[in-house]
Amino acid sequence: MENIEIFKALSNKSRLQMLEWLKEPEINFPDQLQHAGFEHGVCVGQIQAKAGLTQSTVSEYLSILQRAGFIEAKRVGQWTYYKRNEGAFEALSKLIQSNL
Amino acid sequence: MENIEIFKALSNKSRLQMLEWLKEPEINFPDQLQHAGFEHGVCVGQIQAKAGLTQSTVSEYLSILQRAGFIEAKRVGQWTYYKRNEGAFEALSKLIQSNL
DNA sequence: TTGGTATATCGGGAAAAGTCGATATATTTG
DNA sequence: CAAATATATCGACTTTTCCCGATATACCAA
Repeated sequence: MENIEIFKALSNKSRLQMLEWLKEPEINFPDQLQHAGFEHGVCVGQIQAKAGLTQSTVSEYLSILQRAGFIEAKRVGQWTYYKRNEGAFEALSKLIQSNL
Repeated sequence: MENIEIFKALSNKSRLQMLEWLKEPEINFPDQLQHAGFEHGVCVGQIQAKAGLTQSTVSEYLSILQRAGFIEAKRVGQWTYYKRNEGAFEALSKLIQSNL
């Protein structure tokens, strides 16, 4: 089982918070609207500002969440936009019911 | 959110394996039958033998799983029997659907 | 009570994760 | 091309986790 990376990704308060924020981007990242809208997600800088962590830490955390499948990245120009992949949450919920 | 302890508990291969083993005690711990049956669960020694870890490590891991709610302990004489608490898995599955 | 068995707890060394600042890379703009 | 901006990666340090051996505790049996 390599689900371990999934659970590790969820074993951190800041990362859990980012996932929660990304459920409602319009509410949690209002500045993103001026920026580029929400079609592709929210860019790293917005998340960093809200998380109160350094840029490098936020970048790495987003990458951990992405590798675990919870978010998707889309590069547009100099920005990387992240948004939730709801399917991953569904899949995890089912996996816990049937495989754990 | 103090769900973090839950996810940390699941972030270890040996602990995940123990949970899996305890889904089918009769199959995974056949010696337990000679011992005391399966009503109360499986005792630490059986799990240790199968896990290939030291007694202290197994004892601690079981305690971590218990604190996270995934298993229950019952002391009978000099043995402690552990068994799954299926409700915790159900609850986690639902939590992921609605709160994550 | 003495010894034997099962489990829990304690202390520690090694590995992994958390987090930072500095630097590298990519992209846009002048 | 050079400068500016956004993000990613690197190196280091601290904290946490992993896992062990040794010791303590609980219970049982003679």
